[in-house]
Amino acid sequence: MKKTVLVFALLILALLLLFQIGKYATLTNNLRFEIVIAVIAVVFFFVGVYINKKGLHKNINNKQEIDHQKIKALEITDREYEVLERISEGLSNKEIGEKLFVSESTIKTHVSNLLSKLNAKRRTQAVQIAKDLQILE
Amino acid sequence: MKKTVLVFALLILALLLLFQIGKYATLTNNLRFEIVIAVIAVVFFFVGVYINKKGLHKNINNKQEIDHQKIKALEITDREYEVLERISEGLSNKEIGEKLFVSESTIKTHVSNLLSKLNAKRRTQAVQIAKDLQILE
DNA sequence: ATGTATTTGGTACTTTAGTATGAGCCTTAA
DNA sequence: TTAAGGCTCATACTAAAGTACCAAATACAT
Repeated sequence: MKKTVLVFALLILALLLLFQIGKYATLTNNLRFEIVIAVIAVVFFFVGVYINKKGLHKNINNKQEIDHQKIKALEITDREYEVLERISEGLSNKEIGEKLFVSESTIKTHVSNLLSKLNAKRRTQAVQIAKDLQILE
Repeated sequence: MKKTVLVFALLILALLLLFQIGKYATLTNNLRFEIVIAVIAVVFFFVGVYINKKGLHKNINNKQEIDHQKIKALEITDREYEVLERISEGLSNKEIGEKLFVSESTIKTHVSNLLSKLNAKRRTQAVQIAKDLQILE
């Protein structure tokens, strides 16, 4: 919010400055009228592009960022989260074990703990819940 | 592409028109210089906003729209797709059967066919592949 | 140094998931 | 009216997934 105010204050100052420069330049015939108009147009065109992009990016980022605090709040450990990511990639317990260099039994333990922490009955449901909670993309 | 060319052509025409109007108005003292500048600025500000929004919307939509043609290309039937959606919601075969008012056996058949059509070994992998192919959100 | 949490792993078991095969019913196009 | 595709369902089986319980090694803080 403070940023927005600052940006608009600077814009108004820039506008006034361009007014005076343009007026003086044309009156003294140092600059052609068309060029002043063109500069104004280009500048404000890019100002519009810039402001619009900023506003949209906030919405996009909010939908993609993962909530690390919520992971901690659910008491999901680092290792369990790693397993969760692999599950969402469609790997089996055995495959996850191979990727993380541990036994399938270990993965089963992690999965079982994950399911109870996420209140899920199945790994597919765990992925769905995790995405709803913005824990996974 | 044709649209883009048309828009830019109109923009150039508008720019030239504004040039002449502004020049004539100021020379004949019918309009103050500041007002011309302000109009130009406002117009091009919104032009920038508009063009930027159009461009971004295409990218956003491409990431969210599901590719119905690809579904047909993979020979996935309507019923199979319904089952796929339920799988991605985290339901079991039994629960899917209850929701669609058919037996668990039927769902198993659909799932088995789905997996082979998607080249997946597990339902979790099927969901992942489907999302990559923009078949699921 | 003792307690706590994490990670690891095993056994034994139950429950889902998934495959293979066959078959009946319905709709639609040739 | 056949043929084909889609939906349904069953049986019998194998393969994963998931639960419950136990136990040991590590790390880290008080």
